[in-house]
Amino acid sequence: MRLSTKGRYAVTAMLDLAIHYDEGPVTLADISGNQAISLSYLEQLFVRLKKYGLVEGLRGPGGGYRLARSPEEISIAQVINAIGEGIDVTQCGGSEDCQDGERCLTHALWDKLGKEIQGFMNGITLAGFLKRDKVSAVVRRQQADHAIPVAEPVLNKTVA
Amino acid sequence: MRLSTKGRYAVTAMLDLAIHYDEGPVTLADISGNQAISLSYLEQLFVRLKKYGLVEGLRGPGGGYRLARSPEEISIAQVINAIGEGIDVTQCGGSEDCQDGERCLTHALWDKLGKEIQGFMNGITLAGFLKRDKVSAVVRRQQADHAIPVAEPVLNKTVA
DNA sequence: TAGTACCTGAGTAATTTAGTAGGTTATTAT
DNA sequence: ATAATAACCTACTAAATTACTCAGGTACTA
Repeated sequence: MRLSTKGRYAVTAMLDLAIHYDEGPVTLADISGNQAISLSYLEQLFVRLKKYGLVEGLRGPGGGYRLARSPEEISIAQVINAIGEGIDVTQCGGSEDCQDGERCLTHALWDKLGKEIQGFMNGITLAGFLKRDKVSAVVRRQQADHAIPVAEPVLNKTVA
Repeated sequence: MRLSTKGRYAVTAMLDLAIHYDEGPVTLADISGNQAISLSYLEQLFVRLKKYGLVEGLRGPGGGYRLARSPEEISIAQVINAIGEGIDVTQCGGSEDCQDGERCLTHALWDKLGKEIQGFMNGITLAGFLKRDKVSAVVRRQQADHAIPVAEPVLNKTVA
């Protein structure tokens, strides 16, 4: 599981396609202009997105890319997954490098967290993301009981 | 918002501290041995964790690090946040680089996703993560209605 | 048949990640 | 006191990833 600006580029571009879903294909040049992403970098990302069956390309004049399925049927997790190839879960796949039980335990736990975040993002579709109702509802529901403030750096006043 | 192996290292190390919470401080050398993370790299991470008030260091023999608060009061989000300094939300902070409304829209949307994932991880404490009940419950609840299978690459059989 | 736009691949600068090396300072136990 | 211990600090480096560029090709449509 990986999440960085690369994922944002992909999701942003996919949202662009989702917005113009009924208006025919969108060229990468357009997206490049709209979202300030380099054209060739977009092409690299779209190779992956196409490989995962999330988009389809139409050649020739008037061509471009469009979503292979409706925005309701594409989740953020799928997009992240498509461009983030590795997923690199535990990197000690089962028995490769695990000596003591301790290490395996924490690896398993982390793996679990990754799956849960993935499950979370799986519940958010492009359509839902644009409508911004479903998502908010889900989050609100889950944060109801255990809410902890986000940490901030402690500025310890050690004035030299 | 960023999520990678670096975050896993930090969370893993923090879980190690959480496990030995009642048994006094744990040395970085121990963690380094247990989790197969280089000592100096751990030190770098713990500088951040300390700065954010998540751990406290005790010097001298018998010293080490321990959680500054109970495992119930430290969330995964706080740990990720502490080591991922940047968060680099929209990178066009408000008005810096936004020409058309389009770009600002998608940036805002992505920002929203980041906050939601953060909210999600905020609901998972170190203690809850070890107990692995709360977390599962939360996830099960949220995935109830809209479940979409994770994407897999379409192996189009173009045999050269 | 010309133009558009996808598609492919190689290469590269910048950044981040992960690790090394070498020290200093505070604390505890002898 | 002194020696051992472990946090703390600084600088450097290798590897990987990210973001981007360049230079072509291929398929499609008008």
